[in-house]
Amino acid sequence: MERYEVEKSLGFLLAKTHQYFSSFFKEKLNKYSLTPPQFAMLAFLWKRDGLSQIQLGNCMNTDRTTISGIVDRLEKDGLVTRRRDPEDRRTYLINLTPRAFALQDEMEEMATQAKYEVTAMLSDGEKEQLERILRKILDAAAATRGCWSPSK
Amino acid sequence: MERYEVEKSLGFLLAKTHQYFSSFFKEKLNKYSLTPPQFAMLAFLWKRDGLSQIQLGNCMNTDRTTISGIVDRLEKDGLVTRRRDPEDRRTYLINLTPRAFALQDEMEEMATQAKYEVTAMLSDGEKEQLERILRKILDAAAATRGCWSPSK
DNA sequence: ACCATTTTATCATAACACTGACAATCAGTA
DNA sequence: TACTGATTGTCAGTGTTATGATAAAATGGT
Repeated sequence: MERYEVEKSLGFLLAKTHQYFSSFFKEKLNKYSLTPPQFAMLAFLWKRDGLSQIQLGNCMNTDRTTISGIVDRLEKDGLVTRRRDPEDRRTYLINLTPRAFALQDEMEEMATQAKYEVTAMLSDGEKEQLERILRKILDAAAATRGCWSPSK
Repeated sequence: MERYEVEKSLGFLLAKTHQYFSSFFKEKLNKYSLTPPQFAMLAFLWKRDGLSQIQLGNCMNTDRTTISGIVDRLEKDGLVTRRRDPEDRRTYLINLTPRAFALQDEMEEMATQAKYEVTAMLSDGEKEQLERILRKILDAAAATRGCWSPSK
């Protein structure tokens, strides 16, 4: 039986690869004064504007309280607005501002570029494999644990 | 040209897979009142006891200030001790307590088990591919950016 | 021996992610 | 109608991660 080696364990590799990608992407986002999660929220809103915080949480697999904070910061930066849903006074609908819409093309291009740079050492097959396998883990997680996301 | 889709982007997949693995592992660690990074630090010390905080930071690819906090909490829990290096009075040497040594076998077994559960839907080949590709990204990062870790 | 630089660690601040608790609202039922 | 229960959002607190600033100790050159 082999001895346990943290630095080869999947959990550690995932944490560190995420950390690396994230810090790399963060540098690219510096000129916009945005963070990766803030970018992700914008990206989901580019696809569909006017989501509620709960819906954003479902898209992003992120806790309500975390979403709340990200919306706060984007709102402060003038990229989104909170507006009461006339049909349900509990919920806020999150809308992009014109400034946020204007950033879409440039930032999506930048995100695509970042991925190519980080995965430059991989073959096309490896890139495809990696994304397929990660997707497979997440899909299985969603299937076995319902919405596996935190706080259910 | 295809439209950009965040939920299929590598950065998002890495973030969410890490988040899922981490929350899964965290549940298993609950009975020990430990977090995944705290476990990782113990795991590195099981391999080599008496590292300095800087050395731990290099092993774990983690910022000095972050290491400081993790050591604080492990120290409070009575799992490690800080001891001044007689050869260099600036540095602390971090040593495991008997209680921490006693946990090794049980926790390494638990960590191995957690990985099998999270990757149950993958073939052996896919598991091996995944780890190999992640390792490849990290090794290239270390090579091109020196020690890519934060704060250099 | 002195001075500048580097190294090690800490503090303050910020973002993100969670839990648990709470208030307000909605929806279904007695 | 009133009561119960679920949903939506916030707040307080904890932990992990980073930056930037500071202090203490070591190192290297003159």
